[in-house]
Amino acid sequence: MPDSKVPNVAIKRLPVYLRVLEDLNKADVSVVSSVEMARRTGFSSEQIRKDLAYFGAFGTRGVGYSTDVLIERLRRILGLNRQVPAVLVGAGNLGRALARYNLERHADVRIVVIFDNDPLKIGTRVRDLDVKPVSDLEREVVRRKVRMGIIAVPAAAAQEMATRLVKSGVRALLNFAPLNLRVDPEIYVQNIDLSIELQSLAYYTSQVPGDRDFDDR
Amino acid sequence: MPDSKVPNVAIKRLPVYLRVLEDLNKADVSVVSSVEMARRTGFSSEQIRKDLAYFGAFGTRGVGYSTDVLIERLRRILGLNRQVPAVLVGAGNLGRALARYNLERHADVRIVVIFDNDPLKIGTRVRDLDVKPVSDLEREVVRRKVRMGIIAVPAAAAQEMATRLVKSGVRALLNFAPLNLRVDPEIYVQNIDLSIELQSLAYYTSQVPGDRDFDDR
DNA sequence: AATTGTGAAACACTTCACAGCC
DNA sequence: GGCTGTGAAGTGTTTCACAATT
Repeated sequence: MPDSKVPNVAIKRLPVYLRVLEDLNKADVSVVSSVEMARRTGFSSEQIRKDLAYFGAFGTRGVGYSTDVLIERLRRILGLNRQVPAVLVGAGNLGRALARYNLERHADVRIVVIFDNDPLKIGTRVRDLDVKPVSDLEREVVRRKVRMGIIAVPAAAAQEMATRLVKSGVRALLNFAPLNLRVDPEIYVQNIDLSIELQSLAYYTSQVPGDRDFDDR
Repeated sequence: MPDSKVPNVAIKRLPVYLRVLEDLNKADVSVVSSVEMARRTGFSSEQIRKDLAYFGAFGTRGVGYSTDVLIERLRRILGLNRQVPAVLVGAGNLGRALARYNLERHADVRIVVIFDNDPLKIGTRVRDLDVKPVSDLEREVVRRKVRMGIIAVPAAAAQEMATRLVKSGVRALLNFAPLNLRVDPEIYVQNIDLSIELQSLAYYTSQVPGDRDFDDR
């Protein structure tokens, strides 16, 4: 279960701010206003100011925010000031794509081991990462002090993997399997379910410009 | 831009209900209560009843919901009563994984063409789908009356692809590229940004059980 | 003059609680 | 007696509007 008074949705916006700030920084922009950040992120400037203000007063009135300072603060708030290790369970199509994607960017959150239970996959590599047997899960998670797990296994195996990850010390899960994981409420679970995304998108494609309501027909 | 008075978040829950109902139906359960659906989805029973009630009175007081009836209704509400075609732009690691995943399940939303601009990828196949050149995008989208697009190209190419999809008649986008797409506000855009998910997850792994607040230190 | 930081107001969404119906 | 459907209350989140600051 998350935190005190910072809206959960605000936390999800912080990495967006961080990305924009890093782009600005690369372009040698050293100060930015909330209005300019709003233009680049699509969020309102008030929302951006409020989100940042939950954590302190990082800006200068009449001036704006120092990109350097704000990057530093956001990194610290998100826990990205040190590199964050994560484990990936599942080396199928999706798992391998996720691993490659993550390793391509010199990411602050980094997958450090991949597990699978398919003997054909164990011992293979994705980029320079070994695919290890699931039986090594507990040992590796504990040894590497991993607190983040990514689940990309079929639904039938996902609950067991979640339980084992949590038992080994993982505190946050990114779950791609299409089911409702049951874990201690203190554990943060973010689900990404591609079928659900596509199916809910279908609703919006069927809504015609001149909106007719759905009641019971 | 979505609809009138149905909360946007409610639409995202409908496919979850649909999945649970289909599981029940396969197990020959013909009637289900909102409490049982709550148990299986993790949403509250009141929320489920309210979500369904936005669209009509589908249940029977004292009894529950007929799984058959509710499946039929949800399919119709979501626009899944006919098969929904989608196009995928980007045949990289992620794009191919998405396509395979989608094609594996006999999905109601189905990717019907893949586009890429890499000559090495054009002409290859993912399962039984051709990868076509992006220059064919407009023609194919119009010809097949596609209203849903999935963007899995690098950020630098994503805006152009979005603009071209929308110009060709696409009304909803699932965007995996890490940027804020600018499209007509009538178009529904769902972003899935893996880096952002991982970075916001990091926040929760750094929150220790005995919660200390972040203020300005 | 410009821009932040923030209470107050508005809006959105969820939960409560119970009447209505089977 | 059990379960839906729904106004009303409660909670969460966003927007407004402006004082404070440079």
